[in-house]
Amino acid sequence: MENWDEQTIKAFRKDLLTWYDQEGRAYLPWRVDHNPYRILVSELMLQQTRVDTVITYFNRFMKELPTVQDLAEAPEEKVLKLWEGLGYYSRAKNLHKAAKVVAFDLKGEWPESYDDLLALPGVGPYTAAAIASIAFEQVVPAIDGNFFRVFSRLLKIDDDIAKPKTRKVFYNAVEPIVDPERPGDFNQAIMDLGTSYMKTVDPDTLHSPVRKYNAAYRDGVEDQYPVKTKKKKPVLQRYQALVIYNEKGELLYEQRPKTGLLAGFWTLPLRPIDSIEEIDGEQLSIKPITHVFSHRKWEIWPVAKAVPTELKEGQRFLSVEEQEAIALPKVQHKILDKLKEQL
DNA sequence: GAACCGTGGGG
DNA sequence: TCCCCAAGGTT
Repeated sequence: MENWDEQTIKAFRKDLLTWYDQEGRAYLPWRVDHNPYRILVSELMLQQTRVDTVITYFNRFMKELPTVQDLAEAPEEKVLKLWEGLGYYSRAKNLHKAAKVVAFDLKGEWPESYDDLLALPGVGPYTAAAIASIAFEQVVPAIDGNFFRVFSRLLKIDDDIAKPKTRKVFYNAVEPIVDPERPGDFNQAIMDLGTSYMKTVDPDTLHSPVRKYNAAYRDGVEDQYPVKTKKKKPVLQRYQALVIYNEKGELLYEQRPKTGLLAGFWTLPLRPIDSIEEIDGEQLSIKPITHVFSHRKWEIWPVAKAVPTELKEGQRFLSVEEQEAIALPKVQHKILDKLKEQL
């Protein structure tokens, strides 16, 4: 691991921020000001999600719920509808809870320190540091995937970034490097660097504004950084989806459990099967609907069934209007698309 | 500390 | 088709 002296650190900050001022993504909608509410919403949306995807959601969200008070007072269903399709829906629920804490418990007074921000629901070490530095100029490194990648290469840090304890290694290494004058810009500059010259695949280090600080590039081992163990591949799960219409043409839905995958969302009733031979009813499709989550892969066979004599707990018929009014997970939209296709 | 939690894009 | 990934947090 490299160890920079004070002179190198100062030169690095200057080169980084000079580049950031000229070529950073100042146009991103959450960078127009340092409003902590806008920063909070953007950071929650950006967790494990690409910038290009988030921009549209962010602008719509801000138009509908411009202030933390608006969000705190909004019904959860509205928040989820604005989040529909973004995934990791606990983020939306936590964002809603955090807004209530700030607007009601704290009476609109924002927590400004890293530790106080960390106490908000959905706000972990990275997000707390991002908000503290960007909105409140607190001098803390916002260590996300970009930060890991950039500094693993610059400093040749060999620790596995998939391991939780590695965060401390990086924190100790980079804490002295964060610019005390412009901590928020420093962190955002690292992110911009990490998605441009120092991106994961096919980086362009030769033209990077901080090439001369890049120890991995210097030693010709840049492709070995960051060190990161691979994720396990999703496990296949087969279901049959019960397609049941009532006399009004409404479709039977079932609410998922309050915890776990797609918690609380409505989908067609899904029944686990071990093989397609177990399908019980009129098969509506020759090919299954497949949907991949981060750790599971669903294979779904739609099956027509008769109208039940009475509804079970957690079941109800939904009209088309009702289906469009509530947030549905992507996999349910895929099922609906397939059903339309069959007609 | 490992497993869980969504989705879409690109090679 | 499959694999990897992308501004992580919670349990």
